[in-house]
Amino acid sequence: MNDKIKNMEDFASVCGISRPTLSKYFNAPDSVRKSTRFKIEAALEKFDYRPNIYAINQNRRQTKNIGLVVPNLTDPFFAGIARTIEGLIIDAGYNPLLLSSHGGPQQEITNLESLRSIKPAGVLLAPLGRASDQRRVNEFTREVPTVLFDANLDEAGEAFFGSDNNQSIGLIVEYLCRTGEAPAFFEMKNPINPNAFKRRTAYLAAMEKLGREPELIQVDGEGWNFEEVGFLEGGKVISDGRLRTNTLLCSNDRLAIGLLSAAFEAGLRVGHADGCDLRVAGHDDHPFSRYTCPSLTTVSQDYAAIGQCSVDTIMKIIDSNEKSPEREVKLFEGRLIMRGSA
Amino acid sequence: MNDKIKNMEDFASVCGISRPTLSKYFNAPDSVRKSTRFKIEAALEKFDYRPNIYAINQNRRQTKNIGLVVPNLTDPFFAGIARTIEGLIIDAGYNPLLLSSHGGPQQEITNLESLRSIKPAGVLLAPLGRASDQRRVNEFTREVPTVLFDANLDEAGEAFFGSDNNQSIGLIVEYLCRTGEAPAFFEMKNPINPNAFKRRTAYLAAMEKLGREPELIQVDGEGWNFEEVGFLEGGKVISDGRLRTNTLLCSNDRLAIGLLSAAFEAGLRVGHADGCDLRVAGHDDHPFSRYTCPSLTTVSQDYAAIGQCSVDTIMKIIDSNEKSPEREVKLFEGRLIMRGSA
DNA sequence: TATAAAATTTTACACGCGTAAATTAAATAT
DNA sequence: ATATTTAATTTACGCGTGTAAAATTTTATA
Repeated sequence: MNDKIKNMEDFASVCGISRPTLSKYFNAPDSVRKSTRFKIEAALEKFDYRPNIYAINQNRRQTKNIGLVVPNLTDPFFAGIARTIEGLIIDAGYNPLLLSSHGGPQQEITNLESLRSIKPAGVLLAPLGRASDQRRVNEFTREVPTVLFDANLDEAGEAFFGSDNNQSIGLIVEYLCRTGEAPAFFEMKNPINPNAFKRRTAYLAAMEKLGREPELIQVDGEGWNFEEVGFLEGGKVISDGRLRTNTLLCSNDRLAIGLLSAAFEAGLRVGHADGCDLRVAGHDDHPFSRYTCPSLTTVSQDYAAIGQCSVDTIMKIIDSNEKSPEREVKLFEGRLIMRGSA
Repeated sequence: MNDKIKNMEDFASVCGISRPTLSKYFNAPDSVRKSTRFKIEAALEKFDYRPNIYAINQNRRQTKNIGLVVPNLTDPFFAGIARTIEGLIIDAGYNPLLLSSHGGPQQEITNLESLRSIKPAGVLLAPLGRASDQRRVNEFTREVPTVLFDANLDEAGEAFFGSDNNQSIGLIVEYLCRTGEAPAFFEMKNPINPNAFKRRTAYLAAMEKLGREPELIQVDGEGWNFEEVGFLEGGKVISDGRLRTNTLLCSNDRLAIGLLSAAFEAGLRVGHADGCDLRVAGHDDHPFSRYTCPSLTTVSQDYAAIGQCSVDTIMKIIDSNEKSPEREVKLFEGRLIMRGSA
């Protein structure tokens, strides 16, 4: 009673059963006879024994770990997604391991390497995109069952789930055109994320469909400091008088947040009300977009669905224990979020 | 050459040395003779062998894992801190495990339980504060070497490092009084975080010292949705005409961000320029405070120092392998960040 | 060069668990 | 009540590493 329980052997003896039976119990409580389960659970009340997770993982054919890699945890958008997906992984009976690539391809590979040594059952990866070391990411996905989300990479992983940028950009371009001047598209010249390219293309297509003249405002700027780029370059665009329309659609909300700040400093009134100088819209429904001045009109991504689908798929792959014959791709529709800025 | 290396045994034989020597090498490359190190590193080029981390951790007296628990990763402020500290942990040769409590005391305990089964060498914990299950947190810190940061809990852990709210609030109160009307203090009635209490007290003390009449504006609101509270309750305060001064000092930047949004919607001009209706200041130098409209005057916390000190201390405890005789507490000074809002 | 001391390597054992195969017990059918 | 089937348990072995103690090699000293 007062002697320390050091391992499953010890605990089995105070339970009055054999160690392997105990092992079965911990892996599936219902796989042992009810009477022995009661014995075990009674003993668990008295002694605080927990199986050694390292010994478990060393001997299991598969760990219960699922890697979750996002490009940048400092971005509350990804932090929110990560939290959602973490919950889904736990609900599925697995153990999520969250890693952020901090916007760097080297860190992204480091994360995958670090995951490899943890021997995860599967990985959910939101890659950096253009900046990713595609060769090494591909190499990884051939060794570990991986589902991509948010940003697609050519042929990497078993599946990809993301947003239908064509639909979502179409939605907001149509809205902007219907309610005022046609929008110019504000973006970085060399965007890091493949979604940015798709949104540009989607913008051009949507404008053409509506018979409007498209206008791309492509600014300099590197990396993931979108607010800073939006602020600095947006400020230049405004002060240089380069605007030929009073409506700007930004490639993402973070650019829009910076742009709004620049517009404010320039003394411009942003919004759709009478007397406003500029309309600004974004994309993503970033957590802060509700609190910008004015609040930001944008398109929300259906991340509940994207997360659920990603988790379901990796679980299916893990359970079936086989690579799916073909790479599944599914895009989810966005929803227009109308606020004050446009 | 083409036969698979399955374990350290196999790899030792292709190296031409014994397995335990190899084990020494992986734990400290310089602890083996130079000639054998070359043999090993030559073999590492040809074969891609990596020691099994689970077997390692099962047999080591101590793992190289350091737990890092923050109250809420969705808050970019904590996401930034976490990233900084992660880097420091890696530099120290350890493996950081980042967990977020998502603002919930239950999740906080779950995180600690989950860390316990990973047998970390030490833990860096930024607790929720008032909401924390103090008894269980204390229980944990008695079993695992723990250093608290950001928010203090009574007697929990080996040390605490945070900001000197007295100094930082004193700094900004003095600035606000010197440059305009004396500030009222905008905060939540029942703040979740102990820093909020300290800031309130610091505000009262600073005002008294300057011979000004303090005014607390304490609003309703629960949880971690500070922007929402600042927006909704700040909006009420403004529309109800409850303001007796044109200067508001918010307990933290996130409240200020919400308040700025409410002020904007109410048509108030915020700033220190002529013709402005309201001055607003915050505390923390939140990553977004630079891009609010107007940009937010605030106080930055010295998180480089707090992080470094926390990591250094947990390393010292781990190395000395003994609980320090007395609980160390160190507070770092904040720096005034002057921007447009006040 | 011989010898002592120090550094390195090897031997031998331990760690705490999963799991296939063999055994035993319980449930069902006759 | 007995035979048969099924479920639960136990036996026996393996997983891939760390580490103390013993053996060996290298380096330093005389």
